[in-house]
Amino acid sequence: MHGRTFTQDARRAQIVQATIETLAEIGYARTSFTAICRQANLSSTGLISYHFAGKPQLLREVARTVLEKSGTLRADRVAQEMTYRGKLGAYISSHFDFMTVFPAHARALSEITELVREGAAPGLDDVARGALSVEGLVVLLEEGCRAGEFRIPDPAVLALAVHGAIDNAVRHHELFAVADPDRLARELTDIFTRCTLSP
Amino acid sequence: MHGRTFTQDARRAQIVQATIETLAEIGYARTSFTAICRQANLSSTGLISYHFAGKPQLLREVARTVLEKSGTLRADRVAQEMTYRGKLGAYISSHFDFMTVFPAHARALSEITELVREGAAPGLDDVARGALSVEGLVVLLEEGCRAGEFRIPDPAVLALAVHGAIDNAVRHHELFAVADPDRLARELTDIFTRCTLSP
Amino acid sequence: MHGRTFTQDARRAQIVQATIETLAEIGYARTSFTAICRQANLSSTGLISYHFAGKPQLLREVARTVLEKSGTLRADRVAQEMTYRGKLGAYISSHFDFMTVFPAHARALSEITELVREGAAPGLDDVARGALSVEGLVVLLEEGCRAGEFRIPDPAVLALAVHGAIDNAVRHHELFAVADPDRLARELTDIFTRCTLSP
Amino acid sequence: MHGRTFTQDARRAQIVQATIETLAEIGYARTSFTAICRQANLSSTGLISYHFAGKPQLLREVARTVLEKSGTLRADRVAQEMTYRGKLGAYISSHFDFMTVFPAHARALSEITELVREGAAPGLDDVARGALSVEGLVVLLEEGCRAGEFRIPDPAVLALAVHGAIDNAVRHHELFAVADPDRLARELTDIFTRCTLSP
DNA sequence: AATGAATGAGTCTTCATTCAT
DNA sequence: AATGAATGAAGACTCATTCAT
Repeated sequence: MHGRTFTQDARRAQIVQATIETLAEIGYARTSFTAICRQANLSSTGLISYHFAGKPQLLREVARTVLEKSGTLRADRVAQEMTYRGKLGAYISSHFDFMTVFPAHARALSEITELVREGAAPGLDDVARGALSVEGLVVLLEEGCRAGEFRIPDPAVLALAVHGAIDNAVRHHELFAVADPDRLARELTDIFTRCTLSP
Repeated sequence: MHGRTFTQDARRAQIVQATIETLAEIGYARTSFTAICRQANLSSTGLISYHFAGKPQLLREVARTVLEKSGTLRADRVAQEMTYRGKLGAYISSHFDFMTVFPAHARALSEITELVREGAAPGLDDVARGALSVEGLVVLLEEGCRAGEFRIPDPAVLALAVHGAIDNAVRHHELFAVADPDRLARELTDIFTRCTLSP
Repeated sequence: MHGRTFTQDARRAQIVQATIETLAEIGYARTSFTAICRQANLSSTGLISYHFAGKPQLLREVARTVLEKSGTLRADRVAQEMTYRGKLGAYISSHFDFMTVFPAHARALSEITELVREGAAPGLDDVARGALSVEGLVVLLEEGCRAGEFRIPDPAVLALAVHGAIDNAVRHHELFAVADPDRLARELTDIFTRCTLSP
Repeated sequence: MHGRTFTQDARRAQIVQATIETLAEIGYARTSFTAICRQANLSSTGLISYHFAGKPQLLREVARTVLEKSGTLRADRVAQEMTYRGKLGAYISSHFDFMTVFPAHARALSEITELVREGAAPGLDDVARGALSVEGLVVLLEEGCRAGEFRIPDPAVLALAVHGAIDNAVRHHELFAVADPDRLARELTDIFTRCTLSP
């Protein structure tokens, strides 16, 4: 399809994984090819340049990988619930799960989100616009409304609020370890469930 | 030796301002002394080193400036309201106002928040930890509870949610210009006001 | 990752050699990476940074190289003599030989000695403290005493004197070319031999 | 004579003094105008440039000052002794006294001696050649011979030896504080007195 | 497919010196 | 006589990228 051999794909995956870990550990500003090599025990930065056309292209792949992983997890969780209130709770808690199960990916996702905002990684826009998007959540809320479970004046704004609240709680949890993730997820769910039912 | 001249203060302010604009425009990772000089039309990066002991110190000053500006605006708005529901609304809308009136400061504040989160800027911790903190908001919510205006199970978590929601909405507005700030502020206020009253 | 290639060793040696020559010609204070590159006909100071972790590490290697070279020469000369008076003479004359055969190394050694004295080169202490030490000479003198060849009140002080005398004579010879090295070596040997025999 | 006012002379002296102290404390390589200003609590490096045509000229003056001070002390001590053996002892001990009484000057003298060797300070040659010279000592030894007190094959070489021995002992004392200066001076005097009497 | 040596632009920072005041 | 702001060259060092092998 893209004309790559099995070996090439494996190497690319290894480099992407190392980049994710490096982003998570030291942040974008210090994530150099050298740092990535150190992380993956690669012997030459030339290897990265050999497999990726440039730093932006590598970051693109990293973004795609991380977003896909988090998206899949979330979709699975949401699909398992039958009610929309249940789906909203699953949507929220899946982020905390992601952070718990794939902490490096979660931190890397934060970094990438920032990069997108800055336009620091040209060519990243299309891939990572998804990272900032709340479209899926909007749809969920709208369907919940149609099903009569929610009553929401403007689903788009609520979606923004929910998503921001989740991100902020996740970050605070990472930084300060204030409470266990489950409790945070439950309380956030409570808060927004209350909103969706009031007149 | 220690006190600063008028001229020095002016130059320092100019450099700080240029740094804020540069951060806003191209993000931290690309904010070099050279970029700052370009922004401020200075002829030599040596000038920055002449006025600031180092990059961390410059960033510290930038953080102080931005945080003070945003904090002052918010405090003023909140103080003008008599009810706690009013204060909550003012708290929320002040962020949108800040973004509207000082867009560069607002974007720079985002950058700095990231830096603090990554620990990438040594010596910034004390100044900018305030950027991540929601303490003021927690106090506001608690007082609102004591005054009988709010009923909130866990003010700390709600504060995290409110703050995250604001940041996310602000960000989206910057990026996608979805709605006018006033409407966003009003709707967010509605959402969280509803939460604070439900049983 | 850790072991060094043949090519690397060659480059490192070339850079070390160029550094020695540069130190000898223009002194430490002016020995910049740029100056070393000029000396070695290298195109970029980045090359030096590529092969050495930093300036202190380069200097360390230079010190090791120079000290080893001078130490080996001296040890060989001293070992060839059977009597302690002969050994003392060999010790003294080996310094003049070193200066004659490896003038750049000899001058560089002076520079490094100074650096150590000033503590200007961090991380050099252990390697180069040997440059200031007269321990070997003290041992030689003590053994000569035990063998009955010398009679010396305080070998440590005499060792300091001998070493200082040598260095000074070497220096003067470099600067003013007062006499041929052999004669200087012979006369110094005479002087100190006389001391070691008086009651 | 040189067309300088009293105030100018005072300032120059202050700067020279501060330079001596700075050289003594941190070595030549780190002795910048900034460092000198810090030492003397001067407010601007411009002041140094105002009073001295350049760094070499400042160093020249420093060298002159230090050499004069050490020379005067030595001459006084030597003149007080009536015998040549006494004069030789005074010559030796005066260096240790200098180090004790004016430690900064003594260390600065070392630095300057190095500079001269490197030719790092253009225009310093004539002044500081005296720092390396042993002419005075040669004369002393020769007169001692003529007076029948000494028997020395080559006074010039012995002078080099004596001077080198002194410098080395002084330096070691500074670094390692091995023995009290008086004892060192006495032992060196013994050593060289013995040389001067043997057949 | 991979290596690793090399490059050169770019990073922050220090420095002696200049100049208007 | 002195100040202090400014300059620009030079400092060590990092980085993504290239290329011969």
